[in-house]
Order: sequence, then C-alpha cells, then structure tokens
Amino acid sequence: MSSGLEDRLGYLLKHAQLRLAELTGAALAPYGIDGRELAVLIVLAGHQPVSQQQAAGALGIDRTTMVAFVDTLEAKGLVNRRADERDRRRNLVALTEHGAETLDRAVRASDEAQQRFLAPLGPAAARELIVALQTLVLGAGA
Amino acid sequence: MSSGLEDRLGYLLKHAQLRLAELTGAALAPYGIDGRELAVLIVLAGHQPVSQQQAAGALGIDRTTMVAFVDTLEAKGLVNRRADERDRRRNLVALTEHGAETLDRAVRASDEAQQRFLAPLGPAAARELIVALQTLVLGAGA
DNA sequence: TATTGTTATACTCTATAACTATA
DNA sequence: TATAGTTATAGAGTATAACAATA
Repeated sequence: MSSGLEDRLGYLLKHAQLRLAELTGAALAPYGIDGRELAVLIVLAGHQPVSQQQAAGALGIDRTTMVAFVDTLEAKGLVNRRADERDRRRNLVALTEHGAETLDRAVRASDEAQQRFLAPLGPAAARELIVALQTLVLGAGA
Repeated sequence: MSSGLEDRLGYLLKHAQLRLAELTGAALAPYGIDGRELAVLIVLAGHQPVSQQQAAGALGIDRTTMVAFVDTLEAKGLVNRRADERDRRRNLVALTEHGAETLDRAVRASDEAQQRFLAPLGPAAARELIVALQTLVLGAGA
C-alpha cells in the first residue's frame, strides 16, 4: 500500500505513538490507570510534594487540565491534596501509600510493554532510538 | 527538571510529534494547508483516482472524517470529486492542477522542516531514527 | 495587583448511528 | 441486503475566560 506516506516522519511518529499507547493501555488496565495518569504519578513522585501548577508545567499541560487529573487520581485513592502551609493558595499533591504501590507496579508493566514494542529493533537499535528522541525533545543532553 | 519522564518512550514520542508538528505547521502555512491535509493529498496523489473510502483506509481514519477533509480540500480548489461511472456510489477524488502544484511545494516545505527538526542528530543518526520507526510501524521492511 | 486552584465554557479532532443513493 | 458517501450527533481531550481565596 505504498502511498508515499511511509517516509514522512510525522506519520511515523503518530502511528508509533498510537501502537505504543495501545500496548501500554492494555498493560496498565489492571491497575486502573492510563498512560497519561501514569505520567502524572511519575511527575508527582519525582519531587514530592509538588504544587499542581509545578506538576502541570513539568508535563506541558494546562493547570486546568491538571485539576481534572488530580480529581480522578484522588477519587481513586492514589494521591491526596493538602494546602501548603506557607502559601495557602497552593495545593501540595502527594502520593498515598496505595498510589506509591500502584506507581511502582504500573511503571514495571509499562516498561514491559515498551520493551515488547521495541523488540523488533534489537537492544542496540532500541537504545539508539531512545537517545535520538531524547536529543530531539530535550536538547543535546542524552 | 528531572522527573523520570525523560526515559519514557510515550512521552518522547508525543513531544517529538508536537515539536515536529509545530515546525511543519509553520512551514505549510503559506500553502494554506496543515500537516493532516498534506497527508491526504499525498495519499490521493499516490494512486489516483481513488475512492474516498480507499483513501481513508490508507490513512487509518474513518470515512466520515475523510468526508470533511475532502470538503475542505475541495473548497480550497485542491481536489475534485466525481462519481465513479462504474459504481455510482463511489466518489473518485483527484487532485486539481492547483492541487498538484500545491502538493509539490508543500512536500518540499515539509521536508525542509523535517530536516531542520532532525538536524541535531546528524545525517546517520537521523536516517537510523527513520528506519527504526519504519520497522516499528510498518513491520520488518525498511 | 498577581497567582493558585477551580469552574464554566468552547473548541478541535474523531468516531458512531442513522439517512440516501446506488448496487 | 450491502456498500459509499453524507449528515447529525456525541465523545475525548484540551484550552481560554472568569471567579474565589490568598499573597
């Protein structure tokens, strides 16, 4: 079905993302979260406790979007909000014990899905792909 | 701002796509189309004339979505519909002269944006990235 | 005045269901 | 009955604007 699309980077990135999201979604389903919620948990676990706006910035999403994420994660018992005592405008968001456990298991499941996705490349090419994407997205630093 | 996100393939693919789409969007703006419309034009030019549903299949989008794309491309004078004489349920969609010219120029502009995006990698690594993505998305065939 | 979280709202993108005309 | 295109509608996902509390 050659239509000239197969050489376009945009097409390849989009469909790679779609296929990975499919695998990841299935892998995360047992833990009751999806890939974006996992990303929020990872950021929150990174430097807890963190304000909602700091977390939103790290993910490149709007603060109003973050409200919705924290709402659902809180409803699932994975995180909790509390007012920052030193600046009561802020919510400090932290993982609950259940949230930390879930994060741990979900990351493992997600990593496994990622490895299955990358399997056709072999270890060296898979590593190079990740380094190349990091260079493009994050700048020079590997 | 290390938060553990930088090693996740989903994050890297998403943000690579976002940054490329930004560059491509700016490069295509002078031609009055966006990246998705360019993809439709490429498919239509691949084996014209083609039915709307065939084109939708090649792009992995719904036929109702294709209707909207063809609507806007037709309004811009880039394609035209005509009924298939052998099966009047079908529309054969073909590029107009203006559409073919626009495709040609838009592809060049898009390629240039893509090269600028890949520049930090150097030619060899850029080539390897594309081959790796093709392997993941299209299967073994480079 | 400026900022954080929130709410209400709107916009983009896409799909599902129902309709039409053809087969 | 089945299929191609169309239309109306609905659902994600996200952002913008306005508001309350706090700084």
